[in-house]
Amino acid sequence: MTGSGDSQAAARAIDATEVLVSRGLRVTAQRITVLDAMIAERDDTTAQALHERLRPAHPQLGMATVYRTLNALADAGVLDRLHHEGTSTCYRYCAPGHHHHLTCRSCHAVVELRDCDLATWAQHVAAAHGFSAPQHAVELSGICADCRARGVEDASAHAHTH
Amino acid sequence: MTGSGDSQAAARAIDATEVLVSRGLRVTAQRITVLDAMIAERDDTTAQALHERLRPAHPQLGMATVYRTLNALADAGVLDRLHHEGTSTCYRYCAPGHHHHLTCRSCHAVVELRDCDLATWAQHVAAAHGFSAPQHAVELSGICADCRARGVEDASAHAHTH
DNA sequence: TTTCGTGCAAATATTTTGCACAGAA
DNA sequence: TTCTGTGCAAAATATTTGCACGAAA
Repeated sequence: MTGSGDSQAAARAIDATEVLVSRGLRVTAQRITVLDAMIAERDDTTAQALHERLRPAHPQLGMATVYRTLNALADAGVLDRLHHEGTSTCYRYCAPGHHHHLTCRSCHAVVELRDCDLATWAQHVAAAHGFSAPQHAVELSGICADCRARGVEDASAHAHTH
Repeated sequence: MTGSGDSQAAARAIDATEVLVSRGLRVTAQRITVLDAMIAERDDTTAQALHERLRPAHPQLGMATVYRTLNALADAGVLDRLHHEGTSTCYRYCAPGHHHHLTCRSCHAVVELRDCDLATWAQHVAAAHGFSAPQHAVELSGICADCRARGVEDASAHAHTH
């Protein structure tokens, strides 16, 4: 599954080369490979997983390159870096601007939530404690409709959430 | 050592032994040492940092024990596990129950926010996308009144927040 | 041509584990 | 006594880096 299965979505998808150029990053075959994969796969992935997945079709893609590319893209703001419980650092392709994510705890499907209406709330709470310049980070998670239909169990129902 | 300045706060602090007993954890000198340190030090710490800090006064406290103790306490819900950018896993002493934190980006002062009123919001957003069993994690940050008075700069004003 | 990216393997960094012994219940 | 916790060092993971070479600008 070199990505050709997603032809419909990929057809009008963001062009990796353009993204690289627009960020002032040098365009290389490896970076296109990695970025394409991240764009096609909205869900978050670790460097290791991505490398394993890409390796068959790109035998000479080194693990170090995957790490370096993901870091470069994250530094450039193209990817999100996520630090989950348990797993190593995950990366996710991410639209620009302020927004939040709703993630399925079972299959890791991601929904981007635009129109965040929490800024006012954050402002209010912060001000109540004498804080200024509030920022807020929110991660919503749940079980998506598909997984629910499949009767998936919720492994982290007991998590201590903040 | 460095923490003795907090004597006032520490004086009427939570009793480590009681906490351990109440969670059904066996009471040992090492666990008391670690938990006491975490209670006294509200800011988050890594296992490594804690070990280094405690080692001088407790020469025979092994690093593995620090890791094991922090994990046991986190599993028991006594500590929070935090996954920051850059650093390894941090731990923080944390009141029980669902709540959020408001952290000063300058001095790392932490305010616990009780009475979280976001559950309804989360429920609503999740349902709108077909998700069930919503959980939400929120980290609020800002510049606290003290730091503001001191004219502190906001180092992370450009952060990409979600 | 100059500069930067890449693969490989070795180096680091971080966290976990096996084992024999000590200490809590 | 019995069972669990602990220290130590080695192991397992995860990520970064040095170096010579190849590719982009």
